[in-house]
Amino acid sequence: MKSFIKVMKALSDPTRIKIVKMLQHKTMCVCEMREALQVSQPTVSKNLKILEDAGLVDFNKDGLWVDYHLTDGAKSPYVASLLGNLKHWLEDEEEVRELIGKIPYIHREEVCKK
Amino acid sequence: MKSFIKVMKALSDPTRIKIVKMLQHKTMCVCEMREALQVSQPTVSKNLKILEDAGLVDFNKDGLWVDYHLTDGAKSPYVASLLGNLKHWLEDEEEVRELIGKIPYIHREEVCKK
DNA sequence: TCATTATATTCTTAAAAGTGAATATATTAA
DNA sequence: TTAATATATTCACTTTTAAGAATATAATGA
Repeated sequence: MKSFIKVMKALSDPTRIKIVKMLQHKTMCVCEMREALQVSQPTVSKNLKILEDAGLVDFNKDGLWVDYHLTDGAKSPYVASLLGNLKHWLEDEEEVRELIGKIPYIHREEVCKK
Repeated sequence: MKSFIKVMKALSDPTRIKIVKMLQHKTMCVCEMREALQVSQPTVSKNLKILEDAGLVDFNKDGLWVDYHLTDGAKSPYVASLLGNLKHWLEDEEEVRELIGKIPYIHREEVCKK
C-alpha cells in the first residue's frame, strides 16, 4: 500500500506530470527542464527526487550534468502500467503540447551556465 | 490536466483506496464503511465526496441510507483505466485482505443506529 | 589548489489536505 | 409536527506539500 501511495502521490502534481511527459520525448538534465518549466532549479531537483523515490525516473551522471530518464517500471506493476498509460494520456492537452513543443529549441549549452 | 490531477489525488490516500477496494466487492453505505475502516463518519463522507468529485464513485439514495458504488468510468479514460487496474492491484496486501474479510460480517441494521 | 558551475539540500513560508467534534440537513415514521 | 437517525457540512487543529532563496556538494578545468 505504502509504495503504491507513493507512486500515486508522485503523479498527483502538475509539475511532476510535466516532467514525466517531457522525459517521454527525451532524456533531459535539470537545467533543461528548469528552462522548459520556468520554475526554480530547486523545484526541479526536488520533484525529480520524488519521482525517483517512487521508482518513476532514474538518472545517469555525465560530468556536471545529471541526465534523467523514465524507468521501465520493471520493479513495480504500478509504475509500469502508469508510465505506459501516460504515454497517451494528456497528449492532447494544450498545456502539454506547448511544453513538448519547446523541447527542440532548448539546448543545454545555451540554457545552463547562469 | 486539472481533472487528471483530481483523479490521481483522489487515489493518493490510503483511506480512499480502501474505500475503492471495498466498493469493488459490494455497494455500501457510509456507516458500513465507517465500521469497516474504524474512522469517524465525517471522514468517510468527506473522502467519498473527493472520490465522487473525481468521478470514481456515485451513489443512490435509499431512504436515510446512501448507497455508494464505483462508476464505470465512462466519462473519463483515466477513471476507467485506473479503476480497472485497481481490481487487481493491492489484492494481496494484508491490509486490504483483512479489510475485505470484514465485509461479510458487517450488517447495516446492526452497525447503523448509534 | 582554486574557480566555475550543475545539481542537491536546507530553511522558511504559505497553501493544501486529513481528521474528528460539533452542528446542520434530510428522510422517515409516529 | 416532532422524534429519530443517516449523512453532509462546518470548524478547529495538525500534518503534509510545494515553492524559492540561500547554501552546500560535487565534478571539471585552469
